[in-house]
Amino acid sequence: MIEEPAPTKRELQKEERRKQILAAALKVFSEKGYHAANVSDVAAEAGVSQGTIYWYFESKEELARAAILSVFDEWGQEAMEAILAQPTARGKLEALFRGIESLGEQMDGLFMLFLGYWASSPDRAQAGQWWLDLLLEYKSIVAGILAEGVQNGEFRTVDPEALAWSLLATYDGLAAYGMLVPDLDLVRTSRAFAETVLRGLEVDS
Amino acid sequence: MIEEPAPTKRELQKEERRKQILAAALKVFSEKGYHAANVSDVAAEAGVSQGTIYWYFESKEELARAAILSVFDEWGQEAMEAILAQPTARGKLEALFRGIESLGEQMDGLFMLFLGYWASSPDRAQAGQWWLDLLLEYKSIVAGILAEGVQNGEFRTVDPEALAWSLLATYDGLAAYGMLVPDLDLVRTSRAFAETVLRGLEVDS
DNA sequence: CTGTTGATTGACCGGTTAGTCAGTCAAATG
DNA sequence: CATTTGACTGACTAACCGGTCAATCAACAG
Repeated sequence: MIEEPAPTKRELQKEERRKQILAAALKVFSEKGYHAANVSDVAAEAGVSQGTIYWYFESKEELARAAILSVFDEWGQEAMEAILAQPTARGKLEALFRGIESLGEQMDGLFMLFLGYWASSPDRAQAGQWWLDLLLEYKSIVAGILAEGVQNGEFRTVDPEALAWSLLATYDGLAAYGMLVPDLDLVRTSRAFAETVLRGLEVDS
Repeated sequence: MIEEPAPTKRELQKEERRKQILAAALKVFSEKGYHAANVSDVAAEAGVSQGTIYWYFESKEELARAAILSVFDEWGQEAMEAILAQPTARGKLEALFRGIESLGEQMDGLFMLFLGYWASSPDRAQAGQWWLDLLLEYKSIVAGILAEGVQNGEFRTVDPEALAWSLLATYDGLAAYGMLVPDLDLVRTSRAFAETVLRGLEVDS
């Protein structure tokens, strides 16, 4: 019989501590941006010393990456379920738009965190690799929905790949604008956009 | 009779030197990103010493701002002429899309330069002010075209402001993707997007 | 030719910060 | 209880980089 881990007090604390630091990193990085925030700030927010950060994470960069991915992991699950629950391609696309809207609301500085992390990285190609993987995954999902709609006659014939990239770009762009433009109503903007795109996808009557 | 400036050798050289530094800044910042590139790099690229940079520009920040604005100044003129030459709202929108496509091709790292500059600025609201002004200007132009189309019956009734923001966001997002995603065909993507949006704007038949 | 001003240089400074490490403490182990 | 191991600390370091400045040179005026 294989021993099950039987998490000790230490192990429980370790996981908790990790989450605690991750949450602090998310908060501090989002507010100040990747570069302006320093590791000491994160440590202070988490209530640990700076050295402790390096017990849990290799570097500032890894810390930021882990923080970003932790959000997407959670969100991706929920969004995917909502999408798959829809029978039609149109419904799926709408579910996706709503999912992104909700992410945008809680996300706020998250996009900024990534931008700072990526934009000023010495080796952008490498720094962006894991983000690119994430992006490609989402792009495939969107392209899949579009292709499905074209195939079953819900949508007119479009280039699913190209349009998928455009749609993702719109929401990434809006996430940035949301932080830059005061009083920009992201939901209203998203709705107007979604309506026009969905109309543009309708087959000629 | 008012004396005309009669530019001396010095004054000519000064202007030329300024442009030289600006071009170097654009190149270096675009390639490395705002933070990873340092002022010495720009000086080396321009073939002057680091101190000289500070004879022409107050700070690294001002240098970056001037570099970005210099591109938009030039591009904005051309794009605006192409737009105004079109009689219909649809034509104007198409001209705008084409204009952005051409900017995207020469722009490349420009967007990245701004992102780095902005994303890690200590005071983002202030740092982004001039960019916001630029953005608001372009948003007004797009919203104006959309409103015109709605008014004269070319387009169905839409929310011009909201849709204008979305369209700008799409292209900003695509500019970022262009640097991140290998082999992403921006023109093809833009065309697919533009077609769908234009269809979505058509009045119900 | 000479004095003045504009332009340029590059060594230098001060502040910042990611990452390290020797030492400490507490939990687990036997 | 004694010992080992894991977690934690915070002062410290090494490197970096934006910006300064005294010295120097080149252009221009009188």
